[in-house]
Amino acid sequence: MTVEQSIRGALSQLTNAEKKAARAMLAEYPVVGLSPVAEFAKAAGTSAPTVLRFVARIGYASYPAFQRALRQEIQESLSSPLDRGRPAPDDADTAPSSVTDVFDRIRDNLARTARDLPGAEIDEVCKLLGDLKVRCYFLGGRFTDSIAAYMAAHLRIVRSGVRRFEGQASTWQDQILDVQAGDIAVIFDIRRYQEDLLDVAQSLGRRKARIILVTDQWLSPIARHARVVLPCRIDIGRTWDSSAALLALAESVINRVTAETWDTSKTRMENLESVHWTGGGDAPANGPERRTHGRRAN
Amino acid sequence: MTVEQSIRGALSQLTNAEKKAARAMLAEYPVVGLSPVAEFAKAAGTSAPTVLRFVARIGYASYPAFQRALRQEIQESLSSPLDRGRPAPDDADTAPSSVTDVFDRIRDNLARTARDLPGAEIDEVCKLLGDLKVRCYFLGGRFTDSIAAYMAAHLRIVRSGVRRFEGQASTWQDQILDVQAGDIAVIFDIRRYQEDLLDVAQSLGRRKARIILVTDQWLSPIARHARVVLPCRIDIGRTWDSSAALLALAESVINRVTAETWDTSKTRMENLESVHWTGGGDAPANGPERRTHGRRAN
DNA sequence: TCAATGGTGAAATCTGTATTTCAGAACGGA
DNA sequence: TCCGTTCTGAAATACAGATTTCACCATTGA
Repeated sequence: MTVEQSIRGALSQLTNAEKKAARAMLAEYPVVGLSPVAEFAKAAGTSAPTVLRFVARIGYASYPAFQRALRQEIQESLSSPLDRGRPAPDDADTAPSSVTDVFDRIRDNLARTARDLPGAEIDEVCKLLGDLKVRCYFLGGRFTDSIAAYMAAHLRIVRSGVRRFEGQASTWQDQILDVQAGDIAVIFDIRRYQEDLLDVAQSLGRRKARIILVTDQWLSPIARHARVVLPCRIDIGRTWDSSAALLALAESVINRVTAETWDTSKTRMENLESVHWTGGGDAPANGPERRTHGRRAN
Repeated sequence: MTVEQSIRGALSQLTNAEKKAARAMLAEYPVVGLSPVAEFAKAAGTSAPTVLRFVARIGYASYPAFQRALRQEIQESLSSPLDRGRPAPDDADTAPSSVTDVFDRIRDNLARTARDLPGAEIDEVCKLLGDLKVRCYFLGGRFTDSIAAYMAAHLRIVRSGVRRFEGQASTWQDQILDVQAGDIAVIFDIRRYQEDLLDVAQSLGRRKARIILVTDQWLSPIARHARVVLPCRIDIGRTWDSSAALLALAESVINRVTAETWDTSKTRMENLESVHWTGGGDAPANGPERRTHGRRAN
């Protein structure tokens, strides 16, 4: 039951002055309702008490309660204007188009994520991760931990001091003991946010670690402990959310940090070459073109 | 100049706590701004004074003035039909070109990958993974193993018999002993192709396992042992390749398999619910909407 | 024409909110 | 590690808003 529906439903039993209020509300829906009572009354050409009686009549306990309902309604309907006008998440998605549709939605998420990413935050992240003197820890939730692992696997080659919180969540608290003030923690957390991750973040905060949070557009509760927050789009209208935007963000940062620390990372990568890539396969015949920097195996 | 623009414009010059306010505002635009200061502060994880300083910083004389601007904006956006499309991301404070450029290239990769993906192959993959009677093993290279882990983590919730080749490559050969004829192996391998992966694939082939290979456009040598080959675009013209297309493909398959096996996976997911998601965090207030299927933590 | 009933808004009240102040914390530079 | 600067939020304050009261007005029916 939307507020508008309650109004229309009650319209006939309202007194004259109350109808004025109702009409004003419907005319400039919903903005007048978000204004102070006095303003509402003025817009409706009536008095504040009448507006309050009107609000009570359509079923709200108080004017603030009425406004709260309106705000909630707005949030649902218009908050994310770009999200509107998309195809419903339909049921029968076994159609052959289902794969391309997911790809399209992911591409859309990437575009929005890139658009909304604050440049300064990215700069900060790259600066932090480019500081080779501090250690950086990587960690993620049930699914996003894979993204954390992916990012760590790359950065480990570029710089030293890259570590992961591994194993069961119960052992994380022990691993925190190694963390020193000023260390960096990169945490991935999207809905539904995991409580154990929040616990770790709090502990890290107490130890003065600087937290970089990669989360979704609704922000994990960890945000309040984070130095930098990077929100990504994850909704693709399916059972499972998409972490593609998180991965793309990670890859952007990886490449930028690599480029910015090229002087040191270059030699580091050359040294690791012989150690870790025991596999002999060379680049495919038509593989790398116009490549200036080094290149690693998958 | 919309309020949102003022916020993005000023974002970089805000103090830490003020940024929290800005983020909260952008996350749940514009509703938090219409709430009382205390509520706003709570949502942002900061204090009322900080919110007021934030509002002053982005150029409003008082909190009521700020709210008035928001209301006006809502009014305008609602009255103009549907053309709520926010203006171009404009120069100022959006991500620097290097990040947006990587995002653009990744989007391009996704588009090409989707275009070139043979539909029949995808159908085959979903059919294979939807067969609950056989076990499926997941495995990837140095970097792509994270993608394998990501896919396995999801499918493990949807169906039984999901396993991973874990630990050092040297122990993989032991783990192969468990594999039975007809089992499925999903292998991720992109350049530079790892020899140890090829070895495993050969062993798996000898044991009559059916291999699904996710690789790059130049095809890993594993392709000749694979029942299904899914090529993805990975080049983004940087030091490191992008696995985003692989992830997107994985997510497409995950969602489709989930939908196709919904009858059985539904109850399975419900049973696992209480077991694995000990964390108490619920979905965010405006998170899931019009979602019919279940939903899992990140 | 006159009560009786219900509707209405001006003014008083009172609740809750915005704003200011200030002490302590965090941070960055020497 | 220290010191000066900036940032931050708890508490105090000032203010604006919602709510209530009540006298007056309009309408209706006798």
